[in-house]
Amino acid sequence: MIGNGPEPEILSYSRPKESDVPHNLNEEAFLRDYDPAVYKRPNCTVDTVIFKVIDSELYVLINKRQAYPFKGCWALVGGFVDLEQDKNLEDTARKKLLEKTAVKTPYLEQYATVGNAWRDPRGWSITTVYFALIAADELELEAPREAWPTRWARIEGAGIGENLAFDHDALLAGCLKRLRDKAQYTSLPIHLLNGSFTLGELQKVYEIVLDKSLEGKSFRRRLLAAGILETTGEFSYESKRPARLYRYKKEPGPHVFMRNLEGSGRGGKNV
Amino acid sequence: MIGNGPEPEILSYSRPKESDVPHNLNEEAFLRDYDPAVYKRPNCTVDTVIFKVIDSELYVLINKRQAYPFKGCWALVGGFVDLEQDKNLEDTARKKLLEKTAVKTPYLEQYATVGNAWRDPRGWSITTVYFALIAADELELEAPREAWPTRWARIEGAGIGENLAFDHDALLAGCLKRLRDKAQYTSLPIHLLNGSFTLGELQKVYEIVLDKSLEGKSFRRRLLAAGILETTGEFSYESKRPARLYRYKKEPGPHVFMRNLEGSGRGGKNV
DNA sequence: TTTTTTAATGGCTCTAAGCCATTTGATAAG
DNA sequence: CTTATCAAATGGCTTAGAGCCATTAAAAAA
Repeated sequence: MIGNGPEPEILSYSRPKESDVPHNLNEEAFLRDYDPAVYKRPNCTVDTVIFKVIDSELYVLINKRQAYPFKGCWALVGGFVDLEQDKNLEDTARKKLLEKTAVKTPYLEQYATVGNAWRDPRGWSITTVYFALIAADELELEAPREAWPTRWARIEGAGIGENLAFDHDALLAGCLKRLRDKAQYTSLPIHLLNGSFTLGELQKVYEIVLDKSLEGKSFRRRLLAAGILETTGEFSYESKRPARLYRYKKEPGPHVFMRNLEGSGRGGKNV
Repeated sequence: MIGNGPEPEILSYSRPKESDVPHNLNEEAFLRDYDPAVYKRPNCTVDTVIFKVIDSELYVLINKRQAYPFKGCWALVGGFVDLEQDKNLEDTARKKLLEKTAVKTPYLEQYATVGNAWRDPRGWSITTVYFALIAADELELEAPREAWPTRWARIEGAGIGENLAFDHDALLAGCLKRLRDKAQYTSLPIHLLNGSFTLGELQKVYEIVLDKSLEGKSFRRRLLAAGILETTGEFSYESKRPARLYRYKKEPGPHVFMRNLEGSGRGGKNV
């Protein structure tokens, strides 16, 4: 489903039989004469909120704008949709993400699209916002490929402690809320880990995202019952008692639990 | 939150102090000389899947295309974003919806945005898809305001029994899935009713959307415990025993229940 | 050997869903 | 007038899964 995990966009569509469509024979001629300049079109961009856990805290990747408008301001990772290079919107998101992080296979989900006349001083513009989860131990960018700076900004509350270019503060806040909402009832945060991990480590990641501590017994029961993990047979000896290591069984999308975590502000409330 | 109910888009953003932004003083000059024609831009449209319950079945509004491409084919309600008239994307959706249905205040939610090089034969195009819920007893369009036909198509399974223009089949299927998913854990389907209604009527609407029968006791308990309904004091005498009438307490967004309806194919599965 | 620390389990309560029989209040049929 | 019928509404159970908290387990540190 669109907007709920990485997956190919719709690749084909079908048309009714020609005989059912009046004047369809003229469509070819119409397209030959089609002038793309007749309507004014908005600027179209893609912005991605890239989340990562570093030292038990949640971070977002931002970079300094090197061009007008908002030159010199910090902004989300993103850019214009390139009609020549990009086949679809997700291509744009992945391209920019790869440029900044060298991560090829993040969890990538479409969050929403904001389009209006005032968000960009250049005029009517549309941005489709994605968010990505990348694993803590993912390879960092070896050397900065670009001259302008990129950095991880720590999440505090509903955002980072500073203003971003355009409406990016609000876009970030929205993605953060979506991530936290989904952590209440899906296995989404698992994508912030890679390879094998202990249940303790996974619980810690949930706690970092949700910014509250969870009850260990419930957490283990919930995740083991979901059947989305498998033991590697190995153990982690990082802490006192050795802990069993698990890996994520690759699934087409996040697991959805039957119940929300309680006392969370989700149940009984409005979205 | 964007994409989860009708609400205003972000209205303002803030910038860092000018002193913190290098060369910011030149931004005005940059904007004065800005040439919007330097980048190629995609076509931008908004399509809306309008749902309504008629005679105990779920329907979508479609209309026949009067222009190329796909002239004469049935398609979702939608059209180009008009940079002069529309202040934002939701404006476009509401304008088109009002044109076709005369309904001013539907439940309107952004579903997703699809943008790629192949969905429109005219080339790279982006469509932002909304879905709307309108009440069964909502005023129908008095007289057809337009020459080309519009009709309600019955939902069967994952769509209607015929092909639509462009990728509209897939867009419809996606919205339908979203609606059904949300019916499992939110009060969303309540927007398919208006004014006062009995719990039996509300349950029927859920059953139509979910295409399965629900257990009466659980349904009543769930909805009454949610605290989103209030009694009108009136009774409905439509069936044998009089039934208490309720109205929906207007809330900022749909109520989210702590648990999903069971045996639904949602719990324990992937989105 | 004892203490400390984290992993993992046992066993309870509690909430809300499923299930199904029963009661209630009206109309329809005899 | 009495009885049958039917949907509305309730009672009272079982069940799944979350919260809570004490206990046991396995290792390192003291």
